Amino acid sequence: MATRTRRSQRRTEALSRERIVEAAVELLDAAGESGLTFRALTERLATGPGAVYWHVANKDELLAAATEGVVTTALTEAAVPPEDSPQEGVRAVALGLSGAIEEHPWLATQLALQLARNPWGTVTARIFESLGRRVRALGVPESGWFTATSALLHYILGAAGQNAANATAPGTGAERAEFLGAVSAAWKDLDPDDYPFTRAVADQMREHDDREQFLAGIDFVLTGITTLHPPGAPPRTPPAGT
Amino acid sequence: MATRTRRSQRRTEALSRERIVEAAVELLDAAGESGLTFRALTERLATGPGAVYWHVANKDELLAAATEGVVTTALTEAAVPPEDSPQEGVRAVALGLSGAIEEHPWLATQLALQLARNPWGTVTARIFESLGRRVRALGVPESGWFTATSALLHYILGAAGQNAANATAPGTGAERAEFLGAVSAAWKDLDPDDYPFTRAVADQMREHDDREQFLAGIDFVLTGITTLHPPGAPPRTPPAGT
DNA sequence: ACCTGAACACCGTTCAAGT
DNA sequence: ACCTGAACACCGTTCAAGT
Repeated sequence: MATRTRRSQRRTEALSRERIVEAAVELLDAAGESGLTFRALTERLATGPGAVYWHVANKDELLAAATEGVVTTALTEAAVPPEDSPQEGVRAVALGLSGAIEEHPWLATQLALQLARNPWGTVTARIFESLGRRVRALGVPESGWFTATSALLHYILGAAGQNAANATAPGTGAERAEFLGAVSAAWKDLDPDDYPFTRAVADQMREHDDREQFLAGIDFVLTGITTLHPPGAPPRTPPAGT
Repeated sequence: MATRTRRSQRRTEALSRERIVEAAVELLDAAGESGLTFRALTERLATGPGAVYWHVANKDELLAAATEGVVTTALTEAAVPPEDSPQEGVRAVALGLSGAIEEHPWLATQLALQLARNPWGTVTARIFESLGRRVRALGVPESGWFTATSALLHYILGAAGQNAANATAPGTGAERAEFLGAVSAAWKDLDPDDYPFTRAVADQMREHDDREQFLAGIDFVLTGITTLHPPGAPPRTPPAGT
């Protein structure tokens, strides 16, 4: 669609880092991680590999740039709606990222890779900042800012990573129900001695709603934060062990 | 070390799926993800690629098997020490996984990939079961089991993913301090308009302890769970928005 | 049933050469 | 300064052939 148009004016606009990253995102969206190769990329840009390497150090840097671009867009859009509370702001950030992963299924894997490879890089910093402002607005005392924001970040990235697979198989509600039914059935077939708990919640898994589940987890973390770091007070001791 | 011994008896013990997975883990431990190639693997096993493909479908399956093996070991070991409380049990599971990632730095990335690719596969089920038993012991009413356990799972995997990089650069305390100092300095250099919060917590990030931070997050989730799902009661409404 | 190993298609990256 | 494109080293995977 837009491809045809863009291709016809190919050599009129000069190659640039942004053009390259843009094309990389398009390839990733269209065919997943395996769709992004230097051959596909150079064909789409009507150039040679050397030209790409002039603007980008290597494939890892290209993937990092694509990830950051998509995340930045998602966070900017998430910031638009007026928030009634810091809690809603946190949920908006989380759902914004979730939505971005739904649009770009490759994003979940890349976020995880970036996180593991470069734990405090620019991608992380962007999300961290968005969450941190809401944590501050929550009235958490300054001493708890870093800890509380990190916990939210970790939960959101972990949950988003798992829910990514839903995007890969977008499917109608029926397909989704079929998938959940299959997993639920598989759980019920697990060894009763090894997996008593998992078997017991097989029905709950079949009936669960990803978005509801995602938000419930955020509420656990938010509740924990406001309980253990009440506004204006020093942090309390964690829940007693024994 | 053990390699020499094993190599000399190479053709006496027959090739098997377990031997292959074991060798894969050794290669991953020794040289990271890029160290596991079919060429390195077949050389170590003194065989050809066809032999490996007879036991294993492809590289993805091999990586999944390596991941599951290491996770299973970690969870089995984590279950050994007697627990004074369900809370301590959850912490033991989390620290067990953390420890496994420290020993096998490639594990964090692979866990993230497995999670995104096959969200309810056997690896996830193993961790889910370990956490779920403690959630049940916590007295959470049955209706909240799935939600509460999932939230713990997501937090732990997200946090473990980020802390993986520390293992890659194991380093002494001095190297670690240098790294944190560099990140902290980079945060202070961020644009004051775009990153006010991140700049404000740059010092906290430099002084933070990964393990403490990790456990603090678990306490947030546990506190949220026991607050919103008090024993014997139906779930309460989430924290008010406005 | 299990293993061998040459061959294949494809990948990221380099670099001498052009403009 | 920016781009070209042939060439390189390496990868996962296949498959006809052996035992």
